[in-house]
Amino acid sequence: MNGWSVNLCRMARTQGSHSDITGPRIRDAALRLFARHGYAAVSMRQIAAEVGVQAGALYNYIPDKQSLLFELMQGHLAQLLEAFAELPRPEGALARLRAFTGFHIRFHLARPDAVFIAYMELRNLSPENFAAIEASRQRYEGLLESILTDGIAEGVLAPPDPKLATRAVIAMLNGVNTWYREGGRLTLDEVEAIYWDMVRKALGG
Amino acid sequence: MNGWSVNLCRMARTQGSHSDITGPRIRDAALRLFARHGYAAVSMRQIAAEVGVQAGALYNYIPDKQSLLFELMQGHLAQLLEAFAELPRPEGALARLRAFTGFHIRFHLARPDAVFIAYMELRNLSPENFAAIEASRQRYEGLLESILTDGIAEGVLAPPDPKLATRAVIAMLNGVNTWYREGGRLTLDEVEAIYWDMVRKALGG
DNA sequence: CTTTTATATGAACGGATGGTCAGTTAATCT
DNA sequence: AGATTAACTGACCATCCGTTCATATAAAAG
Repeated sequence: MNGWSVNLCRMARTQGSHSDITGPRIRDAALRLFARHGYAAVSMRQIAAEVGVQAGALYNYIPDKQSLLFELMQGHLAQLLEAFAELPRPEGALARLRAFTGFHIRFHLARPDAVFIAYMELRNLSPENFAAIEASRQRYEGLLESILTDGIAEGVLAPPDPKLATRAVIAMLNGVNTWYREGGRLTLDEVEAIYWDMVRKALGG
Repeated sequence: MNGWSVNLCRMARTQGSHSDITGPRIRDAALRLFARHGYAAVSMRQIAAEVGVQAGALYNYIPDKQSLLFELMQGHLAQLLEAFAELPRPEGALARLRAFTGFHIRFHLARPDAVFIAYMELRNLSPENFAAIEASRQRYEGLLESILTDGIAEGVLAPPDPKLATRAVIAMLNGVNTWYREGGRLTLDEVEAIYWDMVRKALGG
């Protein structure tokens, strides 16, 4: 039940409802519900109810459930790549690695639902959709890997294996999302510093 | 369709089928299907078909779908803790950390489906079941944490924060499961050596 | 051979599913 | 004011869901 529509009587177009509002609200609701219960476990009717609308109305905004999932994941990865691209690029691989570490932690912590979905619902994507998502993921991984190879060339990093180190760092940083809660033992700055310390040491900086 | 039952005519008890055989086969099929498609997306009829039996027959072996999931996760974690307990306990925290690293990688790589389920289907557990699983997971985490605190006491390890280091190491090692394939670029021994190198350096050993 | 028991079938239960669509209304345009 | 369009409803479709149960049969026990 949203603040605009107080439909006590039957009506088709609810007062003040617009495409610009309902569309994003559908994505928001789906994101939250998919993250909480899983794509397969969430029905279109649940999403519709969250938005305050009947199930049929969803299909004015999305072709089907699968596309909804894909767009959420695609949008998340696009934001991730864009946000990183807009980051200032420090001089020196070590500084860039530090920037990557901090960026990754903060960006992902700010979007726990999207991150969760992007990692857990890969198997619910159609093959073509999966390929598109996987390509974005690998592009992001490539960004870190080239920082590491730069660092090797500069002589400031000496990871045992750049490809594995890339995956290891990303897995390690992703882990933060599973336990960090605001107001916990450590501030975000402290967490960032601790992980940067471990990353730097692990890669022999 | 299994090798024992070639039911061309209607029959109730299929030739040679026994509780000892069907029970584990149900768990095997459920494990594989849950890992591949997700708990919510797999129907009891799909599991039954995989076993070569009708859906109703499953309920001779499990009370319901939820219990099936719980037993799979519970069994996996019990095996994990038991296997680690049976491991020889080397002298010195550094040696124990190395043993833990190798054990974790190998144990998890040998059971990708169970690992996947144990991490991805937590949200499909009832609250009581979730609490039980979470307790086991934390017990395992505690094993690594005490290795780290031992290492600090011995002066051979200096992680920036033992609790975070514990989580970071486990997340990092878990990552191996997402990409390692037998016959790939690296042997298991090489992977183990590379990760051990990164873990040791990250924790300041 | 007869009885018992374990194991399976297959139909049925109420309800939920993703998706479609004709009809209805509110806002907008002319 | 009248026509058009965007937004939504509510009924509906075929299908699937987890689970139950009366029934049937094969194996084991006596």
